[in-house]
Amino acid sequence: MGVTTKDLAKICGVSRTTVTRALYGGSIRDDTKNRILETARALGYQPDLLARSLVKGTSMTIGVIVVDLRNQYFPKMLDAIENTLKEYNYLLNITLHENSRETEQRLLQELIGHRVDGLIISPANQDRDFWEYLKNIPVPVVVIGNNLGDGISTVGIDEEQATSDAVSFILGKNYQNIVFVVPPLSNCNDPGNIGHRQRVVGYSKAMKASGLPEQLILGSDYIEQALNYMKNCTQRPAFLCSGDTYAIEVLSTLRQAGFTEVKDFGIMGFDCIDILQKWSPVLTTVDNHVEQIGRQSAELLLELISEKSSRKSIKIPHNMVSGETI
Amino acid sequence: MGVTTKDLAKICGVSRTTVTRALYGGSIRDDTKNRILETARALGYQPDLLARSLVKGTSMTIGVIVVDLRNQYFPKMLDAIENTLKEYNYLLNITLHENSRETEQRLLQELIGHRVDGLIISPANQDRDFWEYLKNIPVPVVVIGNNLGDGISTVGIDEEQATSDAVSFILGKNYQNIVFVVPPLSNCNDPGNIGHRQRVVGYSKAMKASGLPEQLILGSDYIEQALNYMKNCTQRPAFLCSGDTYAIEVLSTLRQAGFTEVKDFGIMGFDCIDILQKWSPVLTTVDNHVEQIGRQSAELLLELISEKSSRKSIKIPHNMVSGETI
DNA sequence: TTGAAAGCGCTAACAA
DNA sequence: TTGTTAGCGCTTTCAA
Repeated sequence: MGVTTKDLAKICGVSRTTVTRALYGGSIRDDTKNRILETARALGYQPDLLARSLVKGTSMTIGVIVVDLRNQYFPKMLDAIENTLKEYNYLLNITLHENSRETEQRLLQELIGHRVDGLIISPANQDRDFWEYLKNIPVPVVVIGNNLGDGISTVGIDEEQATSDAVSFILGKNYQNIVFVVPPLSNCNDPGNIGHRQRVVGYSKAMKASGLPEQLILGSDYIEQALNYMKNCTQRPAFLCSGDTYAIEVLSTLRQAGFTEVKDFGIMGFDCIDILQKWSPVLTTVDNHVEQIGRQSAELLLELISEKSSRKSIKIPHNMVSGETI
Repeated sequence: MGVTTKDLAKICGVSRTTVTRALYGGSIRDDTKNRILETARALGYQPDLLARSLVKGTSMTIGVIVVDLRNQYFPKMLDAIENTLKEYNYLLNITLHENSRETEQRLLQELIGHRVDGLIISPANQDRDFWEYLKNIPVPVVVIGNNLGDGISTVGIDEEQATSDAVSFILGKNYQNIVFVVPPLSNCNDPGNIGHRQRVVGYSKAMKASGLPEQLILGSDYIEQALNYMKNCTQRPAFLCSGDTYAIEVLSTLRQAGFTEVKDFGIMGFDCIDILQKWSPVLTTVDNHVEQIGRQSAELLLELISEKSSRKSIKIPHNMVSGETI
């Protein structure tokens, strides 16, 4: 393909070792160094990073596995990850499991095979076996989330607590009828990922604590379900949605059906998607600081790689964003 | 690190070649094959893809360089690219130049150094030198865009035509006063990327053709500029914004200032961001079919890599999306 | 200051 | 059917 150190060595009449020294330091006479650098530049020498990785045992590449990039959530996170890692000259291998456990496994294998120096995962898998598998992976791993068991480094908000807080927030706004809307992620009928499950738990606890009946809307037909609920309920409901995009869809549908937010119903989302904060009505939502999750998971991973710290879990703060829909 | 073919060879008492044959085919006795596969599985053998790449001369990795992931635009595109490439077992190295020419150059070098098999770029650089540089890169490149000169493969909508069409569309809705809003991408004062420049040209041509005066709003203070314009103009204006997110901000600001869309002004965006099509008012916009751009650029790149086709440019169709804001 | 040699883990050509 | 050898491009001892 391109020019190699071997070529440079031959042309300059020196050994490959000398070429290396010219390029990356080591004791060498100035004129030989200059001569080599000169021809290197002239011939457009580019080091083969694969070869270097092979011998150094580090690829300067981080693998990332998330579900997809359709929502604003992961792109924002990845943006932060990329920008953090770039400072340390790491490259990012981004892959999408699309909620398929098999795909996730395959991608994991492939990334490991490519000798990534570390992994950041928002997993599709969530059974015991998988956690065990993750723990035994030969490279450091950071999982996006929290409370996933010992031995796994995580970064994320406390989903359970955040949801409880959201319920309290809504209660504080004089709603007695709180419905939690948790559609399946992606286009599969799965209950969704771990974070969303934890949110259900948080919702459940908070409702029990306040003695109110729990109302869950699951399934991909959540929009119709919400509309039906709205039509038939006797008391002004608040729909807490496990994602801003869902909240938008529900809100828009209810409006079209002639209902008005705040007056007839309340609605709240999760994620704090930028663009919705500039739209009216401003969506009330939970800000889970996704860029911070991105940045910190990247930083934690780097620490794990350089063994500056060992496995740990970082909890990112969350906060309620008062909009105009509750 | 992990187990290697060498280890397997020693353990099974065969040569490394035999191990390879067991793993990937070649004439081999069934029982030796099984024995090898068995121990390979037992020991969790994972091929070192870097080593393989080194000898095969192909890394099964595609490099992508885009500005950032903050908008919905590139994430959607990347989602499509990833899903296309995944079918062919390619991995994706995604990097962000953030509108810095230097960063872009650095990333380009680095990706090439990592021996990516191909590149997809939405460039920050746009001068002659850069195109020449791109042409001489040792791997196939697909650039997102159109009409960038000979010898460069491109995939994208005809930005100029799309903008002209948008102007016509607006004229058809009885606006005589069309302002084009083109904020700088990212947080730099740059005029923006090539596509946006081409849009300006398209706007210009269409306005000239209809004998109307051109009104451009540039700069990062476009929101205030738009508001000022609104306050001082005598004829109902239509703001054509070179991106849905900008349109949203302008719209929301104008509303807050007491103006009403359609009645007092019209507004139209670019990109057709999903979530905005579900919100009310539905934003009138130009759909540039970004998933299609993603998929086709990935496919074209694969063709270039396998030399099934040579350099070419693919034009993706665009279309106007009638919303409620014009 | 310079060079020779070995090796990272893999594949491929050629022998046996 | 199996093994030997060489080499991808680089780094890293160790010796000169």
